[in-house]
Amino acid sequence: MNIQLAERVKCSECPIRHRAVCARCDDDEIEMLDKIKSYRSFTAGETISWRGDELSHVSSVVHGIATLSKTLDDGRMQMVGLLLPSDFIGRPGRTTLDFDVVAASDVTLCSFERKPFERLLAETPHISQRLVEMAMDELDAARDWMVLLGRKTAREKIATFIQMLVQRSHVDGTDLPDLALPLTREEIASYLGLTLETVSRQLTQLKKEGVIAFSDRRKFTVTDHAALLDATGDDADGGVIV
Amino acid sequence: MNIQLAERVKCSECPIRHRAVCARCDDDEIEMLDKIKSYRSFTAGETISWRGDELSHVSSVVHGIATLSKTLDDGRMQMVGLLLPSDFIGRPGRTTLDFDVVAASDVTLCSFERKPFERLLAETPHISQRLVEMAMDELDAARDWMVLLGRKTAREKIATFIQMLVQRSHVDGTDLPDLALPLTREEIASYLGLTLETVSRQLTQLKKEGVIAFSDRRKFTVTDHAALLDATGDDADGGVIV
DNA sequence: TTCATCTCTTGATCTGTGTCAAAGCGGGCA
DNA sequence: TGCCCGCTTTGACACAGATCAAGAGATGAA
Repeated sequence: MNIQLAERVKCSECPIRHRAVCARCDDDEIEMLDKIKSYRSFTAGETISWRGDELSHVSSVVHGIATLSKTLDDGRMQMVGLLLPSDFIGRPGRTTLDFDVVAASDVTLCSFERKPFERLLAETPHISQRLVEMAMDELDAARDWMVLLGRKTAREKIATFIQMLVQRSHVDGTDLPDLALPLTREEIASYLGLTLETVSRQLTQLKKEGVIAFSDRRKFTVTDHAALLDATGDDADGGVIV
Repeated sequence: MNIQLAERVKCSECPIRHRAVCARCDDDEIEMLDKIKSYRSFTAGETISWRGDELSHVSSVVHGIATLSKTLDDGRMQMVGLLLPSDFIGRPGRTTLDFDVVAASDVTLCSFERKPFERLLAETPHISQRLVEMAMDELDAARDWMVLLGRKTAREKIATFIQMLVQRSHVDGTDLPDLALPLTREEIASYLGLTLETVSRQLTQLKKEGVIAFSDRRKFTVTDHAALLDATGDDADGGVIV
């Protein structure tokens, strides 16, 4: 992965500063963070952290996509979160996670050593507050996802997923004509509580209807935003999942 | 509901102190909390707060059961949380919730006025920290529930739900021979992403198999803990949902 | 280039759970 | 006491999505 870039980036010029932990830090605090910071890279498919591993770092995603997933005894798998650039891994006061973190694409993390980070946290209420806000946002997203998993049809799930991608790319300022579909059909299925065959069929269906168009199996454009929104099953305005 | 009790209770003698916001407060802090505190009662079926309502209070549940639920346009409903005694409603830095809060039974809340509570929070890092921990626990629970909703069979859902009830009652020290099933079949269905008919059939099935026994439609005993655990689909040890 | 491998698509069939319907409680109220 | 109404159970049937299976594209290595 792009090590040169990773090593070049400083927290003070972090591309994801607007959402990351350092969002509201002053220069002194940034300097403190810089001291305990390093960039770590993972290649697609690599496991960043196994369920139950002791965590030495807390991290922000700089680029790439990582997944959080849980597995039942018999191998059934459910993704419980998707980490896009600017998302945070790790939590104050806990040293382990109850799910696997896997790099879905090549990933670069901006990592902070856990112990000094927590000391800094204790002295810097606004970073702490920022983490609470992020946890609350995650909780909201998890609850929206519960509605999706519990009540939505396959078609609605797919539409909601695409809508979420569209929205996230707007936020991150990369509103390209072609959106990258960053996951395999199987990973999407795992996220949506479906099988890969159903995902494939529903994507084909939306393509046939002219709602989306593929330039490549992993790249697509939304050609009918209204129809897509309609297919999500959410209220026209609300139902925004971040 | 039991107003006499509600008015008699003081925070310093709060039955739920071990998990509530005041868990680690010293006497001065308890006194501060007492000043901005009141008890509020709701009768079964009453809506405590509608989605989007401005919140004047943050609260802990003292007794009774409340549900958090979300509704899609066409009326499909998904419960996204269950509040048992000692659970907390409200969040720092936000004045609205994105779901309805409904009293499933008669409910008493220990409520704090939001604004003074937030001022207190700013000055009292350990209460703030306690809230972060609670948010993290909720997030863990939400993620376990995502696995349930996305991957488990109806039978596993029911078994997991009962297992959760058993565990929660242990924690709260009310390990009675008969557990109260605090919700209607419809509410259970809403929590588990099922229909009420399926819930009824699965409960009947577990009864037939001798896993649980009913003394009343709303009261039951687990007669075969091993079989119940086995039916949850979780690992023998892990998979604890709180 | 060709082969091997992985991902995706499409078809045929099966099945768990939803839907629709009717009847059985059981508690509260007149 | 008896009726009513909300909750629950049970049955018959339908269907969305899972499962099983085959083959078509891609991608990358030799």
